[in-house]
This record gives sequence, structure tokens and C-alpha cells, in this order.
Amino acid sequence: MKIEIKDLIQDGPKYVLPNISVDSVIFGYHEKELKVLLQRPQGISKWMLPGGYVHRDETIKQAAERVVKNRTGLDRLFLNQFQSFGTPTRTKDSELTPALFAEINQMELDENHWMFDYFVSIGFYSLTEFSKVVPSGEFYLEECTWWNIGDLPSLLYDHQEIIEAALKALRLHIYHYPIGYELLPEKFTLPEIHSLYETILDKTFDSRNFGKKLIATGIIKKLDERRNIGAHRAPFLYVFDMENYNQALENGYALFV
Amino acid sequence: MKIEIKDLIQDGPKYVLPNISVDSVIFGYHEKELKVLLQRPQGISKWMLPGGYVHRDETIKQAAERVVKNRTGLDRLFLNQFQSFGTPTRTKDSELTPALFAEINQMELDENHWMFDYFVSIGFYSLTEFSKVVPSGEFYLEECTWWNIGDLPSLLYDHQEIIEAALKALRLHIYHYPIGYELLPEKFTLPEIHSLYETILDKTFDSRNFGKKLIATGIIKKLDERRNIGAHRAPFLYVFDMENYNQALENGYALFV
DNA sequence: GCAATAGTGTCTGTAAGACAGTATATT
DNA sequence: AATATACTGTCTTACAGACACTATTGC
Repeated sequence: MKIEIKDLIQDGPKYVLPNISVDSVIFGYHEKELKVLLQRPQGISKWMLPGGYVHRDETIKQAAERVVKNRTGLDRLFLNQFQSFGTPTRTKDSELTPALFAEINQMELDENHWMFDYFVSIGFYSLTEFSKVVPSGEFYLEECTWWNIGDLPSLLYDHQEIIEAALKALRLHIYHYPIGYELLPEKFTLPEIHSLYETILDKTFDSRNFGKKLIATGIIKKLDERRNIGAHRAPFLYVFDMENYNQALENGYALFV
Repeated sequence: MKIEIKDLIQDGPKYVLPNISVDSVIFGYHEKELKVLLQRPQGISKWMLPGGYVHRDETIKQAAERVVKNRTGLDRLFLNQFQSFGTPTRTKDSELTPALFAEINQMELDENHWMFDYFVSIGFYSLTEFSKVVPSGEFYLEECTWWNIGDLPSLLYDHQEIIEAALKALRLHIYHYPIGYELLPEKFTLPEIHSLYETILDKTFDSRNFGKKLIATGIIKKLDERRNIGAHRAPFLYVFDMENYNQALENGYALFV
């Protein structure tokens, strides 16, 4: 169900749950860079996470999926709930008050408008190949772009804290579950998956030990095929062994204890 | 702030956030038994988790602490947020409808009363020494008692699922952070802490390896003192090394990888 | 002496982690 | 030839996990 913006602002709680939002930390990986997708509302200098409300006929996870799909155009994502945030003042910010919001959007808004009440936010994170994504905004957004992790702009509310918690959760996740299926081409090289892990964890791994261990888990298989990468020795290609991969997704494993 | 029940029922959203609840899975340990504290509303045969609403001037964690304190009389607890639950139908149960609730409590209640709307629940778990606890109910409760994990009664809503998720989270937690400080006397024996771990994880550990490893972590220290336990060899006493313990609490460690 | 529990040391196998030189492809 | 990247094997060390007998206490 698509809800009109006007109806939402005027009569929100009729369509969505009041006092609850979902915020998504959308991580994007591409060629040794890890980024986060952020948006900036009109007339505001601070940036914020893509977020939204929970429709009355959907689950919180579906709400997060809808938000991510709206911003990235992608569905069938890796999407994990990691933590909920609820302190009475977390959504008070002098940068974005009801009065300012009303002025910028040329509307009338009560000081106690439901959108500016105490909100509990349920945090999800997602991880995508960012070259596949065409970031797209919405009526009230001025920009929506990728930012390098570790070089973030000034953020609204407690969104800085949410991003940090998401990154921590993502890194913990990686030690227990395989990743890469959504991020790498079907056939990839050892150096590629090696860089993926190093970038996300912000660590270096010895290439000999890394390959040894990853192959030992059984989640990747070597092909009898190489990729031509120009002026250097051609690397072998690998694919995920989906049976082992999915089993590790379900049961977990210990990588790099 | 103490809110009167009547005001809450009639005018809830004025005092608390609508559509949000906190539910607490309160685990109790005592002499090799792991239990969960459950309550049963008047006139209902199914049991449920202690839960409550979030006051407009408190954080979600404070709300959970308040709930736990009301049921157990304990504060200064080990209390962790683990997951939020939100599906539109999760709080529909033929066992507890608005009509039934109204009838049992002899009041009038609209079919669309705010208490029976779509609720997103934020799950917390806590772990206490259950002999310290005097379970106490509230106006609408008929019973509030401990149930053995693995021998639970029929539960309202999705509370069975919430308990399972909490137990999983607790067990994961134990592999990464020390426990025991809230659960054991100041001076305790190796067999005591050994039983604690075995009970919570529902596993057995070789006593020689267990002691070796736990001491190696530095979180416990052997005293030159024994406990007299009657007709058997007197065991040595240990205390937690609070400096190492707290450090492990903050940074985590790997126990029994 | 019996019953019940506490306490303790060694060995083996596995795997993590350190480490550097050779091979290949292009210009 | 020069350059840039891919590829590979061995050694050491640490720790997990298996394993069983002796010590103590009260009755």
C-alpha cells in the first residue's frame, strides 16, 4: 500500500504506527571501499540514515525492506536487525525542529506534531554492492549519496551512534557467518574476496593463511579457469559452494576465531 | 512517575508510548536449575512474559528495568536488549481478546482499544539468582512464578518464540562475556561456577579443563580458604578478580571457542 | 571402611599464525 | 628487462580436548 505524503503528515497514525521508526544502515562495498548511504533533508545541513515508518499491515522487517528498496532500488537483500534505540530525547535536534520543517516545506505544523514525538527506532543494517545501486531520494530530500565509512559528515539525532553500533554488529556477524554472495560476481578471485574481508573488518590477513582457511571451510570452490586482468599473472576463479554456504548461513561457523 | 491503572487504560497514550512494549525474559538460576519467570493474567489459562509500556520520560532500558524491578524486587541487574519483535498479528490470541479482558476486569473496552492494537515489543533478558527473588504480581495477575526452562506451559502470543530467542542470545553472550557476579556468592567454589556454566549452556565440561581455562582467563582468583560442605572433601574458595572481570565485560573474550 | 565429592597433570592432535621466494602476464 | 600481481608450503607454537587416579571429609 502506497501512502500519500499529505495523508501521512496530517493523519499519520491512521496508516502507520506512531512513535516507531525503522532506520537502515545501508553499507555499500565496492573495490576496497566501504561506504554508508546517507540522505540530507531539504534545508538541513546534517545528514541522516534512510528511515521510515511501519505500516499497520507489515512487519518491522518488511518496513525496513521497503525503505531500503526505495533508496537503493534493490530487493532480495542481506538485511539484519541489530538493535533498537529508545531514549526520550534522541530525536530532538536544533537542526531539525517542527517549526523549521514546517517552514521549509511550506506547511503548518503543530509543535507537538506526531512526527516530532519520542520515537523508538529499530535499527537494521544491510550490505550491498554499491555499483549496483542508484541512490534515490524522496520529496523532502535534497541529496542521497554514499559516504566513506570513517569519513562521515555531521549526522542528525543519534545516527552517528546507530552507524557505529551497526558496524560493530556487521563485523561480529562476519566472524560467524559467510558473506560475499551478494557482493561479488558469480565467479571471483581469491584476492577479491580477500580484499572484501580486509575492507569490512579494517584488518589485514596474510594471503596464504586467508586462502587456506577459507577453502578449508568449504564455502568456496576453485575453478579450472582464470581471469585475465591485464598486465599481471592471471588469478584463478572461484565460486561459492552454495550448499556449504547456506549451511554456514544457518548454523554459523567460526572464521578467524 | 507512578501511573494509575485506570488512567492508563482510559488514556494510555497520554502517559506511555502506544504500540510499543518491552517484554523481559527473566532467567533465574539456582542450584543447577535454570528457570524463567512467567505470569498469568486473571481468567486466562495461558502464561506470558512480564512486560510493560514505555513511559514518555524514560528510555526503553529504564522501562525494562522498571518492569523487572516490579516483578522481582531486584534492581542493579544484568539486563540486555536482544531483539525486537514486530508482526501485525503477534498480539492477537483468541485466549485474550478485548472482550474477554473487559469482561474479566469488569470494565467497558472498545474492540479497537489501544491496548489491543499492533504492538512492537522490545525484548530484554535478565539473569538473576532466583532464591533472592520474591515474585510479585499486579492487579490483573493471578499468578507469577518460576518455570523450568524446557518444561514451559502454554504461552500467549509469540512469547514462546521470544523466550527461545532470549535463551539463544544468553548462550551466545556467555561465550563472549563473563557471568557469575550477580549469581554466585562473593566467595564460591570451582564446582559451583562449573555447574552454573553447565546448566545455562545445557552442556557438560570436563572439570579439569574447565578450571584450567577459567583460571587462565584471569577472571577468578583462588583463595587460601576452603568451604566446609559436610561429609566431603572441602573445596577451595574463589573470588572474581573484578579488574579482569570488568575488562572482559567491556572488551569480551573467547571462552570455549 | 565406605560413600561422596574435590582436586589435579599429561599427552596428543589440530589449527592458527609467522614467514619469502617463485611464477605469470604485460609493456 | 622491468613491473606488478598471483601463487604456494613449512615450521612453530598454543591450546583444545581426552583422559583417571588420589585426597579429603564425615559417618
